[in-house]
Order: sequence, then C-alpha cells, then structure tokens
Amino acid sequence: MRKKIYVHVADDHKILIEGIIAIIKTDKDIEVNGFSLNGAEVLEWFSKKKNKADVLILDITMPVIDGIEVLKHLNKLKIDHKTIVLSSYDDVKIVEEMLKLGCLGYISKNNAGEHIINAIKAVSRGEQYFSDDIQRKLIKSISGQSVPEGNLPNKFVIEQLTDRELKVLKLITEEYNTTQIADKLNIGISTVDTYRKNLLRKIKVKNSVGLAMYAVKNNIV
Amino acid sequence: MRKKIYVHVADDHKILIEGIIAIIKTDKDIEVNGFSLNGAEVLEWFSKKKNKADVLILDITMPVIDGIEVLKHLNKLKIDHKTIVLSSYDDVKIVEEMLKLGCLGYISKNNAGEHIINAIKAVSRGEQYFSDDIQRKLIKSISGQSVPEGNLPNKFVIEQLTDRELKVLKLITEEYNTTQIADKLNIGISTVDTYRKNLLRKIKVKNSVGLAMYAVKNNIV
DNA sequence: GAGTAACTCCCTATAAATGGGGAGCTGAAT
DNA sequence: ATTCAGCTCCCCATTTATAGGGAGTTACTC
Repeated sequence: MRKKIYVHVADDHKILIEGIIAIIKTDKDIEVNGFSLNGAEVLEWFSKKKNKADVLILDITMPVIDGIEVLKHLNKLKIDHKTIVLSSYDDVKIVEEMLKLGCLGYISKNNAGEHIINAIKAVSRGEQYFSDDIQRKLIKSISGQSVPEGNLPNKFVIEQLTDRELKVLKLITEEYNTTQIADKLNIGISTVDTYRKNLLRKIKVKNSVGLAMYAVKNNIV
Repeated sequence: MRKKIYVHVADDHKILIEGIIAIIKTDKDIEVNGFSLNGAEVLEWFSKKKNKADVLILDITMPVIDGIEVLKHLNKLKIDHKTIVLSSYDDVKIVEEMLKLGCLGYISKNNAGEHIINAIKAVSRGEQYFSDDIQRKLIKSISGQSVPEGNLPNKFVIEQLTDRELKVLKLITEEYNTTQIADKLNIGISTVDTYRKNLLRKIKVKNSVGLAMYAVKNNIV
C-alpha cells in the first residue's frame, strides 16, 4: 500500500470543511489531519514543526488573513507547500495571481466534489491540477486576449489598512454617507473624506461601490 | 425499521451539496433524493408530483430565485414543505422573516455539520430546530431589544427587477459610473439614472453601495 | 531628537449621484 | 381595443462623492 497523503483544509465555513472531509473519507489513500477556519490559523498550524500536511486546500476568502496573504506568508516563511486553491471567484486574474504565488491546483467550488480527490493526488505528486471550468477560462484568456503579462498582480497587493480606515470602510458598506460616518465616529467630515480617499487609493478601486465589493470579497464586513 | 426520511438539498455551490450528502450518508434513516443549484430548480422539482421530499434544505443566497422567494412561491403554490434554512447570514431579521415564511429549522453554515442530522429528524417530525448560535441570537434579540414586531419584513420583499435593471445593477457593482453604463448599454444617461432610481426604490437601499451589497448577497453578480 | 505612521482637519473645484416629477413608445395580454 | 409593464428619455434641484493639494497633532521607533 502506498503512503498516505495528509491534507489540511482551510475554509471559513465549517460545513464546507466537513463536506470535504466526508468526500475525502471515501478514498483510503488520503486523510485530513488538520483544518483551519481562517488564514491566521493556517499559518499558525503550518509553523508548528510537528504538524505536517502534504496538501493544503485553501479558500481565498477568509477572515483575518485571506488565502492570498496565506500563500505570501508561506512563501516568505520558506514553508514548502502544495496548495490547491478552492474558490468561488473564478476571475482569471485571481487564478493567475495564485499561480504566481505557487499554488499547484485551482478548483472552482461549483464542481469541487468531482475533482477534489484527483486534484489532491495530482498535486501531491507535484503535478498541476485545474478543474474543467478553470481550464476553459485560462485557455480563453490566454488564447483570446493574449494576457497582458505585466499588469495583473498589483490589484491584489493592497497596502495595509489602518484601524480608522477599516471602520470607515465598514460603515461605507452599511450605506452610510460621509456625514453620517463622521457623526458615528465623532470626527469631522473632512477626516472621513480623507479616509475614503486613502481607501480608494490603497484598494485601487474607482468608487465606494468598489470599496464595498472589496470588503465583501475579503470578508471585512 | 422506521420509515426513511427523504431530503432535497438546494444550494448554488455543488461542493456544499455534496458535502451534505456525504454527511447524511452516515445516517441510514435519511436519504437525499434530489438537489437543486438554484431557486428555480427547487420550484420546478417540487411542482412535479412524482417528486416528494420530507425535508427541504434551503440556502438563502442562490441565483435566479433566492431562498426567500422559494419559500414564498412554495407557500403560494400550497406546496407543503418542511424547510431547514441553511445560511451564512445570521441576521436575526432574516431568521425571523424566514420563520414567518414557514421554515421550521434554521442552521448557520458555520456549524451545520454537527446539527444537520438532528435538524432533519426534528423537522421531519414537525418540530422546530435551530443551531446554537442562531438560538443565542434569537434570544438576545427578543430579550434585549424586545424585537420591534411590525417593522421587519418589507426589507426583504423586493419587487421583481427587470432585465435592464439587472444589467445596470451588475455594471454598478463593477464600479462603472452612470456615463460609462450608458455607453456600455447604448442608452442615454437619463435612462441609466432612471434605472438606478428604480433599483434604489425597489431594493429599498440608500445608495449604490447598498445596491452592490444587495447584489452580492443575492449572487446577482 | 529626527523620522515616521496614524489620526485629524482644512481649502478648492469638479464630477457624480440622488430625488421628484413627467412622458412617449412598444409589444404582449385581456 | 384598451390596459399595462417595460424601455426609453427629459426637466429641475440638491446633495454627495471624488480629486488634488496642504498641514498640525500624537506616539512610537531608531
């Protein structure tokens, strides 16, 4: 019998983790030996030497630290990882960004079930694995638009947001306008304006709607 | 041996459906005999007479028709249902709205795994079932703020959006401004203004950020 | 003690969004 | 044949957001 493959699962929805565990149980070569509910837990788990997983299944949108940041930190900490990204956002740019960060597999949540076992086995051998729909999108992107090589990544390189900026961002997503936010935080309108300007610059979006979308996608709200 | 409980699962993420099926498989009294990936499919399934499920497990946020609308339609069509709502939004107001629409159980996705079997058995007997965190929130809401009885529901009673309104809504979430939307749709700026006004009125939010938040929460984007 | 980051506020000016109304046209349904 | 919903566009007026800049305070680090 061949060596067991140990898997760590990270997703902020426990039901999804449990589902994956249940699916993986059907294959006796694979075993889930750890899971995390947010990015910080992943890093903590992997930084403990006694813990070891052959494959990391990683959701992108998680609270505290998101999947993108997790990969960056793992790389920075020189922690070897074979990561499968599990995502509801099938934006090609994000796929490419994750690939640059060293993930080996990318599966859309829409059809993860049929792919997850094969994906784990493939990446544990060091191979790449993408679910059908991701493959289609990647091919379309490459063939169709010949992917503008240089200008993808920095959309995701967000400067750290300060406490105040985060508070303002949260209130923006709750549909408050500048005056109301100023009232709620007991600061001046100009100050809120400044924070919004900082947010727009840092997150690189065009307007408050963009801020809100960023907040949702990154579980800040 | 007692009679088997048949379950229909509705969620737009197939992996979640598969996870639930895998979990339910561990109990031999329960069997999943159908699933849907959106609200329209649920209604279609239940309106066919040969199909029958004792329990419907229903996600709130689904494309085409969301969980709230599904319950309304089931009620309108006089289709008997024992529904467990499965949700990531633990807003008490939504829980109460769903209860008014006749759902028997309400489980947060965060701890669905440990609850789902018991919840199915409970509601199949006609009992109510809520996961711990939902119970806590309901109690807190009732005891703490003595729930303003009358003013909850209509936040969720959304008039049907037209094709054009949906297109505009989608473009708003993509950070386009009125002029750019007008260009993209080859219509006048005033027209886009009209659609935005209609959207604000129908969805009952204060600004475009509110529209964007509604759109993500309802998987319109 | 100089530097820096975060927090705070201000000015000016333009662009955009919001709120209220009205109104014509079309195609499908009763 | 009329009604009605959806699509389209317009008017007016006001509020808000966006964009560019500057600048003072604290608090913490090197």
